[in-house]
This record gives sequence, structure tokens and C-alpha cells, in this order.
Amino acid sequence: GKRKNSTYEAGKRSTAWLKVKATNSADFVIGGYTKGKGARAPLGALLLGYWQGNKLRYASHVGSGFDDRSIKRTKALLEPLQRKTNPFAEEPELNAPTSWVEPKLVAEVQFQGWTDDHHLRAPVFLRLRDDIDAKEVRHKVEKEKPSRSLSEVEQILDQLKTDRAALTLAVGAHQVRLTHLDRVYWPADPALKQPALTKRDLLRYFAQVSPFILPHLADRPLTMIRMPDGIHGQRFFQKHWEQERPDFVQTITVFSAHKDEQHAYLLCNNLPTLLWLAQSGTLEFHVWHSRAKPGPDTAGKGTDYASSLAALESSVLNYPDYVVFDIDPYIYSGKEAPGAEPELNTVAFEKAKEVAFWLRELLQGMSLEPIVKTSGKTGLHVFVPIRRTLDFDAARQVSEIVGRHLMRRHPKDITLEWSVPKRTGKIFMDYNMNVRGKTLNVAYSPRGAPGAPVSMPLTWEELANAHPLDFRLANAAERLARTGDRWGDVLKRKQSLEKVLERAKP
DNA sequence: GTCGTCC
DNA sequence: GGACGACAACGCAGA
DNA sequence: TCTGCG
Ligand SMILES: [Mn+2]
Ligand SMILES: [Mn+2]
Repeated sequence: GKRKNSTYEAGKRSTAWLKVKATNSADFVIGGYTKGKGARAPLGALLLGYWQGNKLRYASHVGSGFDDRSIKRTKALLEPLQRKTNPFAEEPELNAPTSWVEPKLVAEVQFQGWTDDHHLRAPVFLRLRDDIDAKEVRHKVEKEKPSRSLSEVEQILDQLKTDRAALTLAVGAHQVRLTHLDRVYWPADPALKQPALTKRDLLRYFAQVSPFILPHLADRPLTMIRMPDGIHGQRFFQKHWEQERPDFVQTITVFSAHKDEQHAYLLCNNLPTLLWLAQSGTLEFHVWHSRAKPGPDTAGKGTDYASSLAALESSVLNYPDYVVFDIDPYIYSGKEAPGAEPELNTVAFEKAKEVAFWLRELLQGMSLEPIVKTSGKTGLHVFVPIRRTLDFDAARQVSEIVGRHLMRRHPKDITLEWSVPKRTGKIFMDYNMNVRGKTLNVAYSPRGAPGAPVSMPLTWEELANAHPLDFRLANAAERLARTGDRWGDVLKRKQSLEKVLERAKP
């Protein structure tokens, strides 16, 4: 039967999923230590930091990874270094009695990346570094490498090598039933130099890019665009999954004003879910711009999304992570059927790029630094990451005002018209995408379009010479291995919009 | 891709 | 057992 | 208030 209570329990994450995260190790300066309980009475945790100029930036507590010997030795070395004052530039949050020490001792720590508020995720003490001068410990962390996830991904690729059209895939501790692996999803397209791509190819792609796409999907309500018979078959949107689903699939319940009902949305929060959705014929993953996850930028916002409209509106889901500029060319190729949407063409995309660069210039004039990706279809997505202090309404106002400003400068090239015919020949800036519940194709999601293009985050330098079909299912994994995620730090680049909003006021 | 319904 | 439909849905803009 | 829109 259907699962009634599908709420995900953080404590029950499988080890398989934990492995997907990148692992780093780095050296940090010890600036204090805490008392613990029982056997850990002498030393509960270390307070770690690194030098930035002459400021010691706090990075994290670390309490895991010690044994009796390392506790004894570390404590002995720290005791003589005690001081009365906090050596860090910040006031770290203290959860136990804390002793400050002169920042002279260095510890090597393994961790799973950085949290949004610049602390270490899941830090584990490895050893003391007597050989390193504490003054040399700057903020130089080795680039995150998905080394540990590689083996997991390769295990999946191995399993997909079979000739069989169906199999039960082991994804860590979980199992995903796969069928119709040789079904053609993207037929061969000689004009685009595109060999046929099957469902097996789609699964291979998702396995390979999973370390890059999963962070962009995490905690965001999902709309699936499903094409179980391939890109030329019937396609449909799906926002809710009422059928039975595996245990590893997380959902959230969201209030629906219209039906006076509660709706379950899927969250694609782990690798088995990603592959299970591919098995269901989901070719495109469209996600909200807000997340069902509180953070350091959401003080006072709730996590009750279900009980009432008021609760939803005051929850974190009403506060987007970015202001969205959806850049849609309405310059037609001339080959479209009457009434059809504009098809991809070079003239249109070159103009969209020009608009994106104008937009960047304007935003930079407001001290805002936007990021850009191809949508995969015909246009571009330009995002300004913001702290989650503005609701969708405010984000939409910003997008509209900036859009109108740009339209005034370039009236022949930009439109904000609601009527489709009036957009003809121009680039449409769709500021109304900044609304709760609206979705866009997520970074690295494929499109159900000829050539199997994917939405690709780019540097602005790369955009200058880019074309949507440069980035495809067939070559994106290779690019990512080379360049990493150009949007890897979206959630760490949050900016303030106060000035823009002041100007917006009448 | 899968389920429910109708014949 | 085969055919067929469902699988979204909401608030904003403009008239 | 109705309709087109994504
Ligand atoms: Mn678009
Ligand atoms: Mn659009």
C-alpha cells in the first residue's frame, strides 16, 4: 500500500548516500577546547579556525575522531596554552564549558564540505600537526573532489553495462528496479550529429553527474517532466506522486489553498531517488526557487508548510534563494508551426546572450554579482543569490524593476509584454517566475529536445562563445570532470538587496 | 511508466 | 485482457 | 471579473 508517513528521518540516512558527499581534509588552528562528559571529561571538542589576514576565523567544533591516547596528548599540549580571551574574530556558539588557548597548535581534520554558514560539515579529527606553523594555516582547502563518490558511481555504471533490458540496480544499500533500458529516448539526429540515446544512457548520465546535480535539487519541491516513450511521445507534468514509492524517497506536505487539501511533493535528495525518477521516464527536473530546509539565513521562519496558507507564507518555502531572471527569446526561426513556441536559433540565442550581458552590467552597477546558465532549450537563466530575507513578492519586484529598467535602455530588443504576439522579435524577461511554486529546469537537468541538451552553468567568459547545444547528455559529464560545478558556491554567495529595494519604494 | 476504469 | 485517460493548477497581468 | 500566460 501507499506509505502514509513518508517524512524523511535525517538520522536514518543510509551510508550509501553519505558516501556521495565529497570528502576533504585540511589543517586548522586550535583556538579553544571544551569539557565533555564521562570518558570525554578532559576534552569534548576542539574549536577550530584559520587565519584570514590577521583575523582568526572560526570554522567549526570537532569532537569526533578522538581516542583515549589522542585526548590525553592533545589536552596536555593545550593546557599550557590557555588564555582568558577568545582568539577568534567571531563569537562561536558555545555548547559546553570552553577554555580558550593561544592559536599555536594545528590539527588536521576530515570533513564533508562547508555548510551554508561557512562551518565544517561532519568534521572528524585526524591528527595533530606538530610539523606545521599555525601562522601558515590560511583558508586554503583543497578543492572538493568527488573521489569517494566515484566508486559508488562506477559501481552503477558497471551494473548498467549488461545487455539485459531490465535489472535491479544496487545503489548502496538500496535497490532500484530498472526496465526498458534499451528504449530510445532521444532518436538519432544526424543534422545535430547526435546518435540515438537510450534510457540506459540517461541513467548513466544521472549517475555520472549526480555529485553535481543533487546539491541543486536538495530540499526543493520537484516537478517531474516525464516522457516514458521518449521525447517524441506523450509528455506530462507531475508534481505529486500518489502511487507507492520506495523508502528512500523523501516528500514534504504543502498546503494547497484551492482544494483545501494538503499535497505531497517529492524531494530528490539522494542518488537512488534520482535514478528511480529516471526509471519513471523523468527527463526534466524542474524545481522551486525555495527550499524546505531552514538555515542561518532563515531565523524566525517556520517549517510548517502544511497546516494553513499563513503557515506556508511564513515558512522558509516562501523565501527564495535567488532573484530569477528568466530570459526567453521570442525571435522565431521561421520554421515554427503557427502558434508554436519559438525554436532554438542562433540569431535568437546571440541576442539572449547580449541581453544577459546587459543585465549583468546593470546588476553589477548595483553591486550585485549574478550567475548564469543555459536553460537547455532556447534561453538563459540568470540568478542573483540572496539571503533568504526577502519573500517571493519582493524578489519579483526586484526582477520586474530591473527588467523594466533594462527594457527602457533597449526597447527594440527587450520586452516584458504579457501578450505573446507582442513579444515577437524580442527577448522576453519573465519576471513572474519569481513566485512560490514556479519552477525552472534545474542545473544539469537534460531537456526533452533534439540533441539532448542539458542546462549548463557557465562562467560569464564561457557564455560569450556558448551555444545551448554545446552542452549535451553526451558530453556534460566530461566537462564537469574538467571544470567542476560552475555553480558550486551558489548558496555561499548570498547577497543583500537593500539598496535595490529602497530605490523601488515610491 | 503505471494505475484505474470501462468494455 | 486491451484500450484509454490521467498523471499540474496558481497567481499574476491586462482588458 | 474574465482570460491568457508560464
Ligand atoms: Mn526560460
Ligand atoms: Mn519563461
